[in-house]
Amino acid sequence: MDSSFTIVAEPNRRAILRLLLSSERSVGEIERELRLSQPSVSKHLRVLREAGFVESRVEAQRRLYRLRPEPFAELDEWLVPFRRFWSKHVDALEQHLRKMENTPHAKGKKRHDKP
Amino acid sequence: MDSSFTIVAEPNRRAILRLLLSSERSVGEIERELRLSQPSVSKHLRVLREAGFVESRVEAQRRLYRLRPEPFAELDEWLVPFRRFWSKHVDALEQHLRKMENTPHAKGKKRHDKP
DNA sequence: CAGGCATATACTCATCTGGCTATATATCCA
DNA sequence: TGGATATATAGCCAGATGAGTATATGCCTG
Repeated sequence: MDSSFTIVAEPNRRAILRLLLSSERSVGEIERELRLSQPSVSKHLRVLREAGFVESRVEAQRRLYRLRPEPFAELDEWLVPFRRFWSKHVDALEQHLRKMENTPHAKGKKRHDKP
Repeated sequence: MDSSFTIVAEPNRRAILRLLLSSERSVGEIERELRLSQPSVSKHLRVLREAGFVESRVEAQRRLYRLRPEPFAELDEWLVPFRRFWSKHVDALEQHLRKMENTPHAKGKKRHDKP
């Protein structure tokens, strides 16, 4: 079983996921919107389904695919410790900008809720 | 140039990144902690460096590698729209759990620790 | 300068993966 | 029922990639 990162490493799969973000779609719709061959779309969808990123329901001859949340949460969890790390840098940058704002003459400060 | 997702798709690279989270390290330290061959570590570090995940400084004959924040932020940004999506589900789950907690027959468990 | 660490690179090999073509399966409709 | 539509799967191939071995490069110390 592959990591969720392996799954989203593929650009076309990420494109499919972005599409499904707005609404569920059939294979043919994805095929046309992304200009991929039908077998290619089906194969990617299989990978995405087996990894839990999508699920499908049957409507006549079509299969409508939609997102599932779990794997995204897993990706996010991996990022958590790193987020602590890079947010320090973001804060430092913000503080720097704020300081520059304040140097000539004081300006309004707005607080960003960060730990 | 590869997507940041491609870079972190590799398990050993993720392991290296996790190591660097606590402190900068030399190639040799990574080699020993992860039990990888030295060329393998160097190669992964090259990929990580070229993708902006790490940078190095020279200390005598060693090179100390440390994290850089930008690519992580990029990964995070990609997740943003999906986060909106899955948090709905998390909310639904939490609400469901809360309801079960309040049910008379249910035992009021609040722990989610691993055994 | 020699010799030794520490790290980078070159090269080879095996594996994996995505795309393509062809075909199978399934459902609808006339 | 048969043909059309929609999707899945199989098989093949080319390119990418990670591991391993061997070697090159760089720096430090005696």
